[in-house]
Amino acid sequence: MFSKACEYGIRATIYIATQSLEGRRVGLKDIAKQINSPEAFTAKILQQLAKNKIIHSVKGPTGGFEIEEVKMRDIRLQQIVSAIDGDSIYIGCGLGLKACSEKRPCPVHNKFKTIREDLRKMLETTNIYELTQGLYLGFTFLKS
Amino acid sequence: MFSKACEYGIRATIYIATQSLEGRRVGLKDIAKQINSPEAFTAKILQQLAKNKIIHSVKGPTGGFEIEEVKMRDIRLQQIVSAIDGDSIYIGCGLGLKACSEKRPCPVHNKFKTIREDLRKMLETTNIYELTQGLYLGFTFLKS
DNA sequence: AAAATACAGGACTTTTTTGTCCTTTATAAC
DNA sequence: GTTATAAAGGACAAAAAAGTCCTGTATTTT
Repeated sequence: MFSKACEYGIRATIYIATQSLEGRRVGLKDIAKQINSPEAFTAKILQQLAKNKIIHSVKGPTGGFEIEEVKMRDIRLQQIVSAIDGDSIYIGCGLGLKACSEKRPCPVHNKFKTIREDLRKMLETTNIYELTQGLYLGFTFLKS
Repeated sequence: MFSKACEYGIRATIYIATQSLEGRRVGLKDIAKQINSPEAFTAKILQQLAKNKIIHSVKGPTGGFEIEEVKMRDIRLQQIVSAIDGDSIYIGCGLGLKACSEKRPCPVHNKFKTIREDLRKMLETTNIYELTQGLYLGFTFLKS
C-alpha cells in the first residue's frame, strides 16, 4: 500500500509526537530503535518530513526532533503520505491508466471508487494526536 | 496500490476475456497493443497467469491466449492480484508491522481495518466476466 | 573559542522492480 | 516431414526503491 519510506515516516512521526507530549525531544538513534527502522534511511525520511514542516528538527547537543502539541492536531496522515509517496494511492487509477476518469473510466473504476474515497477521507481526517493516544495508553504498538 | 506487473495482468486478463467472448483467441502482440503495455514484459506476466490457471495459453500458429466463458465468472480479481503481488495489500499491516494484529494493533490498525476489508471483499467478489461488460458496451476503457 | 553533539546533505551501494532479448519448445498448416 | 508461428523460459539490462557512509553545518556546553 505505502512505500517502506512512508511506513517509517508515519511510524516516526507518531513516535516523535508521543515523546513531544511528554516534553521530550528525541534523536535519530532513539527513533530508529523505537520504530525498528534502519537508522541512516530513517534520517533521510526525517529530513523530508522536516522540510515539509511536518516535524521540527533542532541541531546540536540536546537537539533532535519534536512536534508542537498544537500542530499535532492539525497534521493529518495525508500530509505525511503526500510528502513521501505523493497522492497517487488515493487519487490515481487502480489499473494505472492516466486517462482514467469519471467520464472515461477503466473497468474497475467504479469498483475502486468508494474504497479510494474512503481511504482519502480517512487519511485527510486522521490527525497525529489521536494516533498517539493508543500508544500512550499501551493499546497500540509501533515495533516489530 | 498494485505493482505495474499486476496492473498489466488485470488489464490483459480483462482484454483476453472480452475477445474470448467474441470467440477470438488473442496473441501477445495484440494484447500489448490493446492495453498499452511493454510486449516482452507482458509476456512474462501472461506466463505467470497461465501457470496460475487464470488464462489458458496455446502454442503454435493460431495459438494465443484465451479464457473459457464459464471460468470467467469464477475468476476473481483477487486471484490475479494474489498470483502477481501476493496478498499483503489486503491482508498486511498498513505500517508494515509483521506483529500487527487484532490483539496487538498498530496505531492505524483500526483506521485501516474497514478499508482493507472492503478492498478484500471487492477483490474476492469481482469476477472477470462482469468487468468485460462495460468494455464490450463501450462504457469503460483499457488504454492510455 | 574549542570541543562535542546531532541534524543536513551529497555520493554511493544494494536490492527489487521493470523491462528486453534471444533460444527453445509446441503445434498447426502445407 | 518441413516450415512457419507463437508461447515458454533463461539470461541480461535499466530504472527505481531501499539503504549506507561520510563530510558539512548549526548549536550547546565548557
